[in-house]
Amino acid sequence: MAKPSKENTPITEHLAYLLAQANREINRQLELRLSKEGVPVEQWRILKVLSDGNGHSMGELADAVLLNHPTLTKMIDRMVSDTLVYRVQDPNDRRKVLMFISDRGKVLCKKLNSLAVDQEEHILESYGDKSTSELKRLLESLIDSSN
Amino acid sequence: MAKPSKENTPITEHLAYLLAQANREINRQLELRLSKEGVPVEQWRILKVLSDGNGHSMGELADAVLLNHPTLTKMIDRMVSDTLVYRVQDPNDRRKVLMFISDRGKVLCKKLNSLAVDQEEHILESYGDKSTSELKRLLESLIDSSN
DNA sequence: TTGAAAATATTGAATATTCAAGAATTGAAG
DNA sequence: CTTCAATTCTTGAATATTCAATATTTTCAA
Repeated sequence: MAKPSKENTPITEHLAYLLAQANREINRQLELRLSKEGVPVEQWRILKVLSDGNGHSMGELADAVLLNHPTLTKMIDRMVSDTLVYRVQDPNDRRKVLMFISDRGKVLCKKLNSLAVDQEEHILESYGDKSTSELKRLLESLIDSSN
Repeated sequence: MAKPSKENTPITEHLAYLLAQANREINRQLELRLSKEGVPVEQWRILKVLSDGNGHSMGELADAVLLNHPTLTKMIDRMVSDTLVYRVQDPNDRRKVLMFISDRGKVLCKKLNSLAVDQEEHILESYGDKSTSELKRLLESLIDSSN
């Protein structure tokens, strides 16, 4: 009798794969909506984090928007060119740069938020209220347990 | 009284964000393990899919391993150089290329599988058996409902 | 049968990301 | 104080990904 080994389980049953697949699909849908405003998902995240009006350092921001440090720097360069955000050197620690959202950024962020909400509603409809909140809960707890 | 609008919900409560965050974290952990063999996660996926011994067309494979078509082509080029896989033209439809895993690929795949299983066990320990299977179930159903 | 449209895979140029190194500032130990 | 390590951000080169175009083969309608 063969040892019942986990090594042969199909890839579609691995948690890492299911997460990647679900993320890819949901992200693709969101991307599609946001493309109406010509903005990549990551820029929406940045605007949303900055829309509390406070200054956020690059390091803080990189964590929050799930981007590597150098990637964020270059994306921020573009957003500064588009006058969506601006840099201010942190007076308390001059190694740091504080990012702020501009008025133009705020206007854009509002539009993007409503596109993103559209998507969430669409998911709620096809996937169900209960499943959605349960899934969110489980994801949060997975993230917590991974730190 | 202000309209209770969803537009202001913090990004950390969006399903798309939670999925991205969880995926990033779990993927990072898996990447770390697989790096012991110097293999990116996508190559493990490819080997795993091919390890049924059957030929898989590039299109089929691209879907299965969550890669765009041109990206897959170039990754397969590398894996062919490393003699992990090989191409055969499909005799029944000469537009297609069938991919097969080599013996060397099989040996590597076994090692990678065990590294991946390590990770799943580690998740099971810290996150719990019940949560894990419930999360998998919900992810599968989300993916289903998105098609 | 022929010719146009669809399907499949690859290529090359443009773009984006990453890795490793660098510059500037702060912290802290001696 | 001064110097050396740590922190923060950016840069440049190397690498990887993507988009649009191409080549090949098949399908199917006329």
